[in-house]
Amino acid sequence: MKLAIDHKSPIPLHIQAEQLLRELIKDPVYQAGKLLPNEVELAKKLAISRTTLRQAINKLVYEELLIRKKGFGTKVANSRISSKSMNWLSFSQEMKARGITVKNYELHVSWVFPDESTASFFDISTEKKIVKMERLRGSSDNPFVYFISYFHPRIGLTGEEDFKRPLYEMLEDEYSTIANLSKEEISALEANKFIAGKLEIETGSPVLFRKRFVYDQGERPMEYNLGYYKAESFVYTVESRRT
Amino acid sequence: MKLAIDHKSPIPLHIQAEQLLRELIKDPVYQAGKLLPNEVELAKKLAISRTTLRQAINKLVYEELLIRKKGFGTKVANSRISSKSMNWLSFSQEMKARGITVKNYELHVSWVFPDESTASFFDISTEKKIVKMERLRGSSDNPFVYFISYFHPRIGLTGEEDFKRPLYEMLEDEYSTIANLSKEEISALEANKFIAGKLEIETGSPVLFRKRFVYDQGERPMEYNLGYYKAESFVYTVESRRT
DNA sequence: AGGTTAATTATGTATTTACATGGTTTAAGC
DNA sequence: GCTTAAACCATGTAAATACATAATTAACCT
Repeated sequence: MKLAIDHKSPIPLHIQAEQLLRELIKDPVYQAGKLLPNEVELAKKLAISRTTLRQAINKLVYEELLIRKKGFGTKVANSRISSKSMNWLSFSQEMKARGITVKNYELHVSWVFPDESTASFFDISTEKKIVKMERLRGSSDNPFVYFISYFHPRIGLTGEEDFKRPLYEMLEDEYSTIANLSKEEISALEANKFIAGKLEIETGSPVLFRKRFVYDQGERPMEYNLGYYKAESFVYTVESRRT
Repeated sequence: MKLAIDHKSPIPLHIQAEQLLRELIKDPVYQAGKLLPNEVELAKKLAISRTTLRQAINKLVYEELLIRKKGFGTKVANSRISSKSMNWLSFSQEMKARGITVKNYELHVSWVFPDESTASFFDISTEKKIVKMERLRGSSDNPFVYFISYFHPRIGLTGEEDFKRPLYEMLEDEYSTIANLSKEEISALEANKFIAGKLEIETGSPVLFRKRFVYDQGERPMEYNLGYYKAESFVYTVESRRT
């Protein structure tokens, strides 16, 4: 494990420090409650200023991964939220875990101009085409979800990739792009004509709509995913624990 | 509204600045998308350093109340009602944090026989009555959620409690029952006639449905909560990180 | 011995300073 | 008139510094 900071890297020092801390605190001794090295010392060891180090620690404190106590020290927060694991399974793995065989009803890849919200998330112009993937998936007899994915041009997708492979595996293998953080928004919607057609339901019927903002190792946006789930066939579960 | 910072106050300047900003951004012109004064200028106006001001702004950016854009400026994010930390904040606290005043449209407490699924979760008989609470809540002009809560008899509720207080606070203070773990299931539903009537929408319109299984300190079931959210007015957000 | 005080430790607060970087706007050049 | 470059603007990054404060520990005095 690399426990040093690269001052020549274009990645900001506080981001590097943050990532380093995320690794560091996985160490059993810290998980067990041992205090982290104090800020002044740690900053010296990493060859960054205390200000910069604090910036990194602040993030983890905000996420409630670390707890600071004045005059005492900083340690890993004992119990943190779960929910997690399920979100990092790919769709096929997720379905497999539920005992459902996945069927791909449609798979379509194209180059399109991003709409406003997509361009804004990716922080790119709406004038430049990006790769869009559309997918209708479900169980053997029931197409219950329609996915639309947009990928950041930084990744370098050509549109000719093998999208039948598990997506994140492919992105990691072929493009060294690793999904690291995902922010999701779940809401209920009326199916429009297009979605209703795909999911074989009435226009206006409820669908569970999931927006997914996926970020890579460097916290940079990499994928924008929209999922329309047929109402009766999908339940989103979250488990959270008081900290 | 006080738009100045008291340097003699024992309250840290960055906290004062944060509070001040929270007020400031409620101003319609900022809600409408006007850029905030730039950091250097605003810091000067408040007579604090830019670093301190940034500390305050950072918090709001973290909460996604503000958006910063390099070389451009800082503005209010078009905030939807979301449920990021909803998990462990009460509804009213969460809404307050979003600057929305909570209105209780209906509040009804009764003793009822539990149905099959409730009894099964609580591991009790369907022959014994338990406390049921129904609540229609929302913003000042929009009732957007209907809650139904069942409470485990172990807690010892009489039904005469002050349910206008934040729920979990009341349970903790009066009954030493602390919510510790929550398992949630989110799905989309068609509003039935009853729910549609409460939420003032058409029967058959989509609602976001959230089941919540709440456990106490000893991992024992304590509350079973059903929430029906008006589709357009609620987004459930989940943030997860690869581990 | 026990309680009070002081020293130590590590985080908390705050400022000043400097330069980098990504957008936007303006001006120059052809 | 269009493209390109320069200037400008506001946020982003980083460091050095200084002192305040809460928690712990050690020293002290009765």
